[in-house]
Amino acid sequence: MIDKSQSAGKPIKTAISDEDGIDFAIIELFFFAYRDFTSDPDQILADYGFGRAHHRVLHFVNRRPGLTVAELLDVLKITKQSLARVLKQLIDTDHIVQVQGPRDRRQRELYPTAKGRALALALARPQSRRIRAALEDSGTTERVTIERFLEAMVNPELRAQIDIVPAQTSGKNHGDH
Amino acid sequence: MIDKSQSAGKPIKTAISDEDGIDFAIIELFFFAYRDFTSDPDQILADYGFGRAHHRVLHFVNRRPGLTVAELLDVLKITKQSLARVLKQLIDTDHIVQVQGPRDRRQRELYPTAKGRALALALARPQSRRIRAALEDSGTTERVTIERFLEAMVNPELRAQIDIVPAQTSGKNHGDH
DNA sequence: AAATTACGTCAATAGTACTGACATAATTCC
DNA sequence: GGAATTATGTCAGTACTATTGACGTAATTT
Repeated sequence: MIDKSQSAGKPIKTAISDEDGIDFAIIELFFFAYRDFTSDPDQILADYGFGRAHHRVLHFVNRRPGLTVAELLDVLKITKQSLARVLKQLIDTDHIVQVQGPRDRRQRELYPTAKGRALALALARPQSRRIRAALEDSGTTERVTIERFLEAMVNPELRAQIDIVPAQTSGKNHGDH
Repeated sequence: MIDKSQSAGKPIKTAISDEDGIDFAIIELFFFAYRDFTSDPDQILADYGFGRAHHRVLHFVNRRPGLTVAELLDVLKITKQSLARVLKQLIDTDHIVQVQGPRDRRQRELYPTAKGRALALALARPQSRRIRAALEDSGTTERVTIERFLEAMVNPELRAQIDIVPAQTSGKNHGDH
């Protein structure tokens, strides 16, 4: 079964390192961190028969109530067809409602219901707890450092999406805090 | 189509905020950051007909050459069946080779070939570039702050996985393996 | 010799995503 | 007013990653 007979290349026994100045340390940390970060809500979602896609939709509808389907697609960077099933389920289970657009009646504004709001909070709670613990554990008083780093990781053209968010977050919108 | 006729809850029009002290700012940044972070290698992988799963396997085999299938499953936290197809493809395309375990001949040690090493580097390069740019853009001289934060985001029981990594990264491991 | 372990494989299924095509209603353009 | 465009919904077909459960084989341990 272990073929390797003829054409196979020889095994390289040395670990990949910082050749070419590649930052494997943070690459790997990012992977582990995101994996565990998403595992928190995944457990709750399983009880509802929902997946990560439902979470993302629910999150953004709660963050930006009244956004349209097109805007949601743009934020999530997925296709209409991918959103369709997930959104339908959230509407059928009364987590999200559609309201006809006031100016443009073709548009459907998406709003959370009380039920949808509650679920969004329940999902975010363990994640927020993890973040708070991480900020404490890592002894970081400068939360801004992390925020700025993460924001800088996002494609520049897409950073606008982040700023369209309510308030007092990235320190870019001049609201109170 | 916009039903809302009877039982549907009423739309909530206010954005979710920092109710309950929930840290939506970082939650959202983490989502966007990871999304764009993975989009870099995704483009390259598409040329090979590979997906993210292939990337992860390739990454860890390069990081810890000689790890066994069981160890790999443990790091990735997926099932044997999920790994099977992906690993088979990487072996068939001569990116990874299996070597019979020296002590225990049931084990298959996994090693990258020159081809597999090259691909791993090619995939990591844009990610590392993005990280470097983010560190610069965010004006963070203290790279350690970010590293500590990300590590603290990982489940404590699972932090061991990170430390088993080659060297000079987290400064926690004593000697090679 | 029996039990356990490491690995591989098969079958069946699910969740999330994709592309492309088409339909409908509403708005905008000429 | 009629034509083009836009916003949304839906259908068909496909792909990738993942799941659980079962079974087989070879090697090691008890």
